[in-house]
Amino acid sequence: METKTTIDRLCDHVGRTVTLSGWVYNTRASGKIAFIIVRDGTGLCQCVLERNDRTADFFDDARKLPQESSLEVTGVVSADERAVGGYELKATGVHVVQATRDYPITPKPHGIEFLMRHRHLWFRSKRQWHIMRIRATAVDAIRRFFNDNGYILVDTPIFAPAAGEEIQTLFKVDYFGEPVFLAQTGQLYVEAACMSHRKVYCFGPTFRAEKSKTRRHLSEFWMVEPEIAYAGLDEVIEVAEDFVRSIVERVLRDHRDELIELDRNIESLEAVKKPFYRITYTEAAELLRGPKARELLENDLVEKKARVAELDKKIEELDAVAKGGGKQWQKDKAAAEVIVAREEHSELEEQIRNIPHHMELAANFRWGSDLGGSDETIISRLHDRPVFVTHYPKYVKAFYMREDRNDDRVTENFDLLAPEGVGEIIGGSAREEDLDRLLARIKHDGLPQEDYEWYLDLRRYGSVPHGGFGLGFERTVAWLCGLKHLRESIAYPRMMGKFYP
RNA sequence: UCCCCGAUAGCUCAAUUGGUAGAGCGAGCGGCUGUUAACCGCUAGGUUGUAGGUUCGAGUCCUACUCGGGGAGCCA
Repeated sequence: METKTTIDRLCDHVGRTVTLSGWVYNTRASGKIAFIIVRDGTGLCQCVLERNDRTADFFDDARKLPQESSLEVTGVVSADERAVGGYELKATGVHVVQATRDYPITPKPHGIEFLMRHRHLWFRSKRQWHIMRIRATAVDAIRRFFNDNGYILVDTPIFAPAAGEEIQTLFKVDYFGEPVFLAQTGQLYVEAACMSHRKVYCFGPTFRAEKSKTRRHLSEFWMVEPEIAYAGLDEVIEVAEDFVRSIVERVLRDHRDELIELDRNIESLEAVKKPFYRITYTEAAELLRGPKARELLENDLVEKKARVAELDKKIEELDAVAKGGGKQWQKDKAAAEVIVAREEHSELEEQIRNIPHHMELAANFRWGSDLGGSDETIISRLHDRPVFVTHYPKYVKAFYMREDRNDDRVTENFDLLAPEGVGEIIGGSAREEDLDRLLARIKHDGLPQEDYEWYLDLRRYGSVPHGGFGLGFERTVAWLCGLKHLRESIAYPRMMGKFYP
């Protein structure tokens, strides 16, 4: 009696006959034996076909099945160390659902433009499959953290009448003839909701029309934003700390194998323990101007130049192999390695060009300006755990942040910088609860007060201290997975000028 | 908005620096009973991003444009 099952459950069926349904991931055929690696959404399994009387009716067709053909395979499960995943299926029957032709993504290297154009197929590949699973777990960890700690989910609107952050980066949409904007944040709306439920959060997509074409930017990204009534800055920071730690712990617990497959350095994730570092903006400014930052960048320059020299040599050697008289597969492999080495090479050269500029920016950092991307990278790299940077100058931050009552030049806010140079993943603050101060700030920033009347009502009717933060979800996934680029952290990335597929 | 790099077969890349456009993968056919990006042989596959220019001759040099990649600024 055959049983339908999935690859992740094969361990329960050793010695029995089962049927798997999936897609051809790769094949290797010999004259009388064929190996079909089947992918079924839960894992990979090697199916072994031997040519004999009982397999004669499907063997010839099955052994030639192209990549990504869909099929059902029936066979006997056995444990085998040689097979991917540790189990294999000795096939006794193959039913082809669809024989595919010309699947574009091959097991060989592809360029990023091509892969992005085939994103709908690309995420069938192993690496993308691992990332998406980690992302799904991170979503669950986020919801669980808040749901288990007394927070109420409040979904905030995507059509928003006014700016939450920067007016220049809003997507404008025609809403029955009226201009509205796609939400950049749910923050103002969760502030209102926390006065009803005390502890709330929202988690959904946000939109920013930033003209940025870098690895750290998406024009559509997900953000999770908790908001807590009667909470001060320290309390909010502690929530952020527990929250981030809970996500990291969960991913480490459930996805150690995937992280290893992704070449993620596990130790640096394991080091994400309480307490995270806390420094003020003013201390950060001193750090940037100080000898440690300078030393870090100078060492960087030396190390990167040394690495470039190393790569020059390596490329030359590999090139000689690739063009030499060796075996074809050796030449192939060398040629592929040359491509990788050249990519690293040109990336390093760009970085080397930028280092002097970054040094200058850091050394000449003036109190009162916002931390730039390179500044954040320096600060995060000078620490081995995430760093909270608090108390920024108030006029570089949003109007709703609470003025520090002990120092009116700064706000009670914080950014969380993830380690390993990833940079900012959280921005948060205590919110200004005083109506007059908030009005003064809206006026100072030249914002249209009439758009914010509903928000000002929160300061008119039972205003209390409160605060919260927003975590950029894709940046967090990229950090967890060790991705260089945000585009791999979301199924269908939306970037400046790019919205296909 | 600015700076750097790139565009050659379906894909990833070569082309001795201005002299007959090649290889691997993928596809098709054949061979091989334990393969791990399998391997071996054969076949098909090209208006070298677009438009001009220089030249006896341009994939290669020049100009403009288009598209892509990376970065700066700005940001989560």
